[in-house]
Amino acid sequence: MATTSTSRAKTANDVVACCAPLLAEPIADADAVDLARVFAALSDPVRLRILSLIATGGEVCSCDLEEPIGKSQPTISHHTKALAEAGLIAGEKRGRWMFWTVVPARLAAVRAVLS
Amino acid sequence: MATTSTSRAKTANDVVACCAPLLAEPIADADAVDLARVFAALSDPVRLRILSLIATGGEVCSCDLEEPIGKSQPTISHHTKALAEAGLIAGEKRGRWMFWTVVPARLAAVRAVLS
DNA sequence: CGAATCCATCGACCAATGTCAATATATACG
DNA sequence: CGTATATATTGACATTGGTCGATGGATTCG
Repeated sequence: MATTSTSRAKTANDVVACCAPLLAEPIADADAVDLARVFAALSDPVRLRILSLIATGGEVCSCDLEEPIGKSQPTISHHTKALAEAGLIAGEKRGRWMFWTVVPARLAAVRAVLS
Repeated sequence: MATTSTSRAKTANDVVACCAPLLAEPIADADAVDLARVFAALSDPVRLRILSLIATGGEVCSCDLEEPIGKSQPTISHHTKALAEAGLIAGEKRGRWMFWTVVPARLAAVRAVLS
C-alpha cells in the first residue's frame, strides 16, 4: 500500500459494493450497518462541501480547505478523516501537505445501491 | 393533497433536486444543509432496512415492519416519519393502517447528485 | 540543530439522535 | 356507546457527533 487510506482499521471501505440494490431484496442487517456508515459520512453539510471542493478541484490540499469552509483546522482534519474512512476520498501526503482526491468508484457504488 | 406527505413542515423535500452534481461545482452552503438532511435519513441501519422492505414489498403496512425489524412500535413510527420527511417514502392511511411506498424519483435525485 | 509550517490527536463541551414506556388519537366493529 | 386495534406523540435516557483550544508529530529550510 502507499498513497490512499489513512490507516483506517477495517471500516466499511470495501464493504459497500456489498449489497444488491436496496430495492432488489431486503438488505441484511450487517450490510445495513456498513452502508449506513457511508451515508453517515455524507450526512454533514461541511463534509458535503469538502467533498464537492475536492471533486471540483481534482486534487486539493487540506490547507486549501480551511479558508473556504470556514472551520478550524482540527475540524477540517476530523471531516477529511471521516470521508476517507468511508472510502469517499483518498489522501496522499507529499512533503508537509496532505492532498485529497475523490474515489469515483466509491461514489458509483453508492449510486448503485440506490438503483 | 391527499395520499402522501405526513404533514411535514417544509423539510428538504422538494429541495434535493436542488443542486448540480456534487462534482460539477462547489455546492452552496444552504444546498449542502438540505442535501445533508436526506443523507442523514439514510444514515441509520434500521431506516435502510425499512426502506428496503418497503421497496421490495411494493406497499407495506407499518404493522408489517415491527416484526422483521425487531424494534418497538414507536421506534418504527419514528423512522418512517424520518424517511417520509426526507421524501424517500410516501404514506397513505387506509382504515387503521398506514401503507408506505418508496418515491423512486427521490432516489433518482439522490443518485444524480452523486453522478 | 532550531524555527516554522502542516497536519493529527486529545480533552472538553454542547447539540442532535435512537430507543423505549406511557399516553394520546383515530378508526373499526359489535 | 364501548372495546379493540393501528399509529402518532411525549418524555426521559444514554449515546453519538460536531466543534474548538491545546498539544504533539512530522517535514522543510536556514
